[in-house]
Amino acid sequence: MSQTLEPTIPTKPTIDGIEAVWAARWEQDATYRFDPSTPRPGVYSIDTPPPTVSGSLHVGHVFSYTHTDLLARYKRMRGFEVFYPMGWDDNGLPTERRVQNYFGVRCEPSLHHDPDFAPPAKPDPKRQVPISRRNFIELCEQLTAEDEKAFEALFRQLGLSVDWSQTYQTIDDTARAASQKAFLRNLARGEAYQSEAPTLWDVTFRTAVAQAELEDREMPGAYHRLAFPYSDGTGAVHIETTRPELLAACVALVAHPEDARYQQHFGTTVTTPVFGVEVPVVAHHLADPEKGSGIAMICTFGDTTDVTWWRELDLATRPIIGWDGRILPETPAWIATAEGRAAFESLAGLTMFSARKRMVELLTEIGALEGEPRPITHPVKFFEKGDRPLEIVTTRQWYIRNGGRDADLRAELLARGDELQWHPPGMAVRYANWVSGLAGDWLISRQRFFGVPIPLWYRVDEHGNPDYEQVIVPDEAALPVDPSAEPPAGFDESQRGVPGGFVGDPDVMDTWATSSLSPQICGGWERDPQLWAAVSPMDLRPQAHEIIRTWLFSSVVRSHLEDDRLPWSHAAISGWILDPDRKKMSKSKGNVVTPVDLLDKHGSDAVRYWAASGRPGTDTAFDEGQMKIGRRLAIKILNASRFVLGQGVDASYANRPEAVTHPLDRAQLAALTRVVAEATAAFEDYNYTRALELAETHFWSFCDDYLELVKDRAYGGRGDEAAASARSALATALGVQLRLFAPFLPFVTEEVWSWWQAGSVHRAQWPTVDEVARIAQDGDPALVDDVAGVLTAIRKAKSEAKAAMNSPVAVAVVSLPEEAVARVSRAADDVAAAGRVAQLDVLVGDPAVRVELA
RNA sequence: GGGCGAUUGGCGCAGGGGCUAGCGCGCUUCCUUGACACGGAAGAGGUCACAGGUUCAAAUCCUGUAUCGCCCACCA
Repeated sequence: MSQTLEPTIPTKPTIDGIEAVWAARWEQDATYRFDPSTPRPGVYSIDTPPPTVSGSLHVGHVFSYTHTDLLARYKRMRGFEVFYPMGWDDNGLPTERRVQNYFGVRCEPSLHHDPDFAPPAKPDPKRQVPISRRNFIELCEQLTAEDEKAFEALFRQLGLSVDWSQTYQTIDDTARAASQKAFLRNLARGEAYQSEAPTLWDVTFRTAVAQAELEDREMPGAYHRLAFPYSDGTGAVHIETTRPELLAACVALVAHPEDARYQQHFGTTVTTPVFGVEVPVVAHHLADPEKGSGIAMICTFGDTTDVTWWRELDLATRPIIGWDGRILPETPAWIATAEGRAAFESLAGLTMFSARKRMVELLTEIGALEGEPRPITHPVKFFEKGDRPLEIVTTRQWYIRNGGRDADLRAELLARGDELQWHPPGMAVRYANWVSGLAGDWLISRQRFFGVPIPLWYRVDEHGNPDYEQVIVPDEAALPVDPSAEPPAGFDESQRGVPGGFVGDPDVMDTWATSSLSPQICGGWERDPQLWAAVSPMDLRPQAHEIIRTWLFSSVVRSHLEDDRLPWSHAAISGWILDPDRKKMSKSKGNVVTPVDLLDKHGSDAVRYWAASGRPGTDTAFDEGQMKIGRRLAIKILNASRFVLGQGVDASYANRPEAVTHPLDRAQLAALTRVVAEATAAFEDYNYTRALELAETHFWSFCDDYLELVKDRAYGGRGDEAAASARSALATALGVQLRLFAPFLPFVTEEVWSWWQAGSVHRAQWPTVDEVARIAQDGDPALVDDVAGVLTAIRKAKSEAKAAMNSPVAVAVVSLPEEAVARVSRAADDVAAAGRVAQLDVLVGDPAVRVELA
């Protein structure tokens, strides 16, 4: 309880600039510091999404991070010790790209660390300086540190109740060690494995790409109709292809087993035009009789269907695409004819684009191309961060089992999805759809530099070739390791790459391989047993819906494999911000508004108010109008509080049921009791939008009607007891309402709280029904509605007479149903005072009001 | 091609069988009243996308259609 009896109210209160004041104060008082000694049941733990540190935060971040903060603040006020960390996702391609451009360097993993390295004074993008991985990572950390400072400042200004002593970076030693340790555990249990297989490949980044990183884009293409002569010389079969440049990689033609047109061809062979290679005609149910001519050319590999056919039909392997996305330089052995070999030589080294043009020329010369190519638009697979179509090349890669090839594991992971509590519930189907549609295991190796290295070495045989079967594993205590810079235990650097020695795995892990461990990384897994015991499994994963298939799913996979449980019990999925044209806001569309400007212009509480209007999972229009309303609400809270506390009300008036004797005061608190019950239920259902709406609606009627009604009485116009009742009710109602608003408007509520209460409102107890009902006693909420109705009628009469609201009324005759008359009569003194009515008659009858102005 | 969701006054949203369908913005008119003009009061404004059906009763449930958005899908 407060010791303060005399509230300290600024003469001219304002919400401008209070963000900096309270952000500093909260930091100084460690208001949001997590106490790891709390037993698990008293903890509410949040697996905060680490924002990507490349560039700047946008309005969408403000939106979704506010949602999490609303829940964090609510839970904290409910008495939970809230674990609310912040991570920075600074590991990955976007950072790597920025560092290359910013400093004019490129990573060359074979180089050794240069402790005295300084980046070029003037970066030359054409001549990037090669540097070691460690030097490269140091530059990444240097560049991201600046962004992280700016991000933190913005989040503090926004009022996120993050414990800023709990931060992590996805590239820091803790994250790298956790990521490598989890991988080694997967390896030891047989969940991680390497495989030489056709892999989706980005030719720009020259790295493998996982299924989860794909996106389809509609691209122009053209059907080319090609004649394949029968091997017995009796005619030709025609296929249509959008990729004639892959003709040299053709291994078969395929049609549907029930397609009548091709029945007589199954089991025979045809000869590829130009190259003269004999290929079989085969049957497979995936061949679509409706597409093209109904018979397709299978190449190794033009698309993922080719991979399926190649695997299931046990076809030859004839790769012609290199890692650079160009036709291989060597003419392959399977092309035997002189014409064919000459043709291939004219294609060698060309990009896919040039090779297609050349191939069309070659086909035209021998008359194998029928008619003009027929333009179409079709979906083509891209790496989501890439700008050239993916190719498929055969490479050795590391995978983690995720149910993509294993029905049992898939069923277990689907069950985890059912076990998780989704907000909103409908989001569960996106998870189920994704898991059900997995086409293979999770490919985690990437041929990049800035990332967590795969923590393995391989023995080198007597011929100097790496033996990938002989894996050398580091000791867990040695993590994190960089196999391209450090030798494994028992070897020294001179044995690198020499016969009988070792080589380091040159690859890094997919960023999701690290991000999927965010609960482990921030929760102290294998690093801080007390913390891990206090926070895991976590309560809440807040995140966006488009990364259910990546971040959410991969996190479930890791936790399921490592601990046989969900990483958290709830997932709160936020929607997107849409611009006023209902399009997703994005940088490329040039419609992103800078969040700092918004916070400066409207105030953080106002921007949070807008964010709170976006219910979980619902896309929300960017609307500065909502921020203006939020600002108005914050100012109203400031002014109404100033008024209440200026009536001789102080904290000692609160919590005194014996003083609250007037029926209107009890009725008002009874109405507030209902608001508390409903707002609490809404928050428990993760519906913070509803909780705010309830508090707000009640607050406006509190201001417009109740404050007007009790003004005169609170001033002492009708004696001390009547005044004490009003003051006690006002103190109680204000204290409750400030706490109802605290999660949404943390700055203005804290400001007002500080005028008359000790401690932070954000560590105060969330209002309870019992607490308010005890003061409201036998209050009847209907009385408030009736009285407000009468007051409105009197105001309407004045408004229609174009009179001021304070103009006196000689006589007001109100007729109401019997029960309402009974209620209104009990508060007739307040009605008469608020309406400036000299004589107020309340009668039983049909609802009507007659007002005679004085 | 499969799935999910949306469609309610000019705008943004709430309501998920039964009160005159709510709220905010905007709009109109009025009021400088001793918390607030960054204010207050009172109003106008909707046959709840369309078509069928179930029901005593449909904005609400069912079926279909249209439009929009998102997720997924084997690029011939």
